[in-house]
Amino acid sequence: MLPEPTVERLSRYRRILRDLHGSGKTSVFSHELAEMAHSNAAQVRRDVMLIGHSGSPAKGYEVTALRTAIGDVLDDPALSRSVVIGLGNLGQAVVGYFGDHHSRFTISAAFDVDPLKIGRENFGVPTFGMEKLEELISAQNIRIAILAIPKPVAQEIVNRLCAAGITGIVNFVQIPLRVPPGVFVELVDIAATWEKVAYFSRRRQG
Amino acid sequence: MLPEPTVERLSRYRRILRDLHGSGKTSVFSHELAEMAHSNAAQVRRDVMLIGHSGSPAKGYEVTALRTAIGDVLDDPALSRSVVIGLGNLGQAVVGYFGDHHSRFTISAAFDVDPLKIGRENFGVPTFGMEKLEELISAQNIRIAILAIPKPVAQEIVNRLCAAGITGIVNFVQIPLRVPPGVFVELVDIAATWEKVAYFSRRRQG
DNA sequence: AAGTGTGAACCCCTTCACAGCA
DNA sequence: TGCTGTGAAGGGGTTCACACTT
Repeated sequence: MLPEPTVERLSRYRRILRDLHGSGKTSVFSHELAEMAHSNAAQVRRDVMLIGHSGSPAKGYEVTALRTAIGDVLDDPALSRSVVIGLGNLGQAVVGYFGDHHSRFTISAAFDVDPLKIGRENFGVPTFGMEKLEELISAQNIRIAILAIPKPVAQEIVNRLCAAGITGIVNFVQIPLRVPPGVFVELVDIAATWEKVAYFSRRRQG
Repeated sequence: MLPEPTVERLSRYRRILRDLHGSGKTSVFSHELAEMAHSNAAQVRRDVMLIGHSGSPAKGYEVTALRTAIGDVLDDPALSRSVVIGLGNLGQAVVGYFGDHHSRFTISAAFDVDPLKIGRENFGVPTFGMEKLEELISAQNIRIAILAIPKPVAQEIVNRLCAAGITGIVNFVQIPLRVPPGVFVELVDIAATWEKVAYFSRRRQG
């Protein structure tokens, strides 16, 4: 199992490799990739090593081959679909984001309590009422959920998600969620990020 | 200077302390706070120690006092205002988010190129055209920017922001930004987060 | 008996540094 | 000469463990 930071960097490398491929570059050196990813050459080589790929001193890494190698490690078709819970500003932003970019990821459905939203499509994503949650998740074998709902109802919904077979949650709700073992939760905390930026930008000033 | 993870956790602790205060609890033990923050008691005690605060074996930490202590470390009035660049889905979500919650943070203004958006208010935040960027930032002494614009124009805007005096950027754009030394950038990468959740939720399955 | 404060140990990720290779 | 692959060193955050306190 790869370290978390490595998985994050691999994701970034891949995006850069995609752009490089688009611009016709066929190979990259570790120090080039490092510069573009705000990392360093040794780190890039180590990360590549960890996924069992290798390059050559003459050419560095082949863009296409490295992309494939990263994909082999990160991608799993069974985990490429997800549901978005909550179509407030944030939920809509996420749907819009992954609706626009036609990426590797698909949002199969969105859920909300607002009758005005239910039954409609947002960026091509159908919206259902909360009562359809379990049905759709199990029918489409969804394993990833993106949570963008108000605090008070979050834990209850999480319980239902986990019971329905969700194994990974991207959590935009600023509260500690209780999940059964085996479910991976990643918190995206914009307020905390803001505070961090404020703290360190102040310090940098000296 | 505190470690990054500590700053993030302090931010979370504080939010929990606010809720505790609201529910009338006047003191907490490290293990209680730890459980609520998905951390552990030793970590909480270490974090508290790092900000020079202390509790007592009998009562643990006083809720109000700890909140104040965290505030003393994290808060800086000069950094409580920010601008949002780009009012697409994500930018609107951020504005809506910090418009709704009347938090410690204020969004002084938003900027966009869309004439339909300029001159209006979103959640009480006035929107300007890009040409007003420098003027408003220096007039209000803004130091934090939240970047939610399309990739192709990101670097150019970042250059202008830094020149105008911005020292911290919350970056929702999935590209490596080049900034002068002294400017702190935190990348919020939803696609990478998704990939991380997918990777580790798969692994957890065993 | 139970919790805090904290030196020290631990662990894991990062970085160094250099042999090997084109 | 310049880059990769990687053992080894390094560094920094986390956890342990226990003296101290109430």
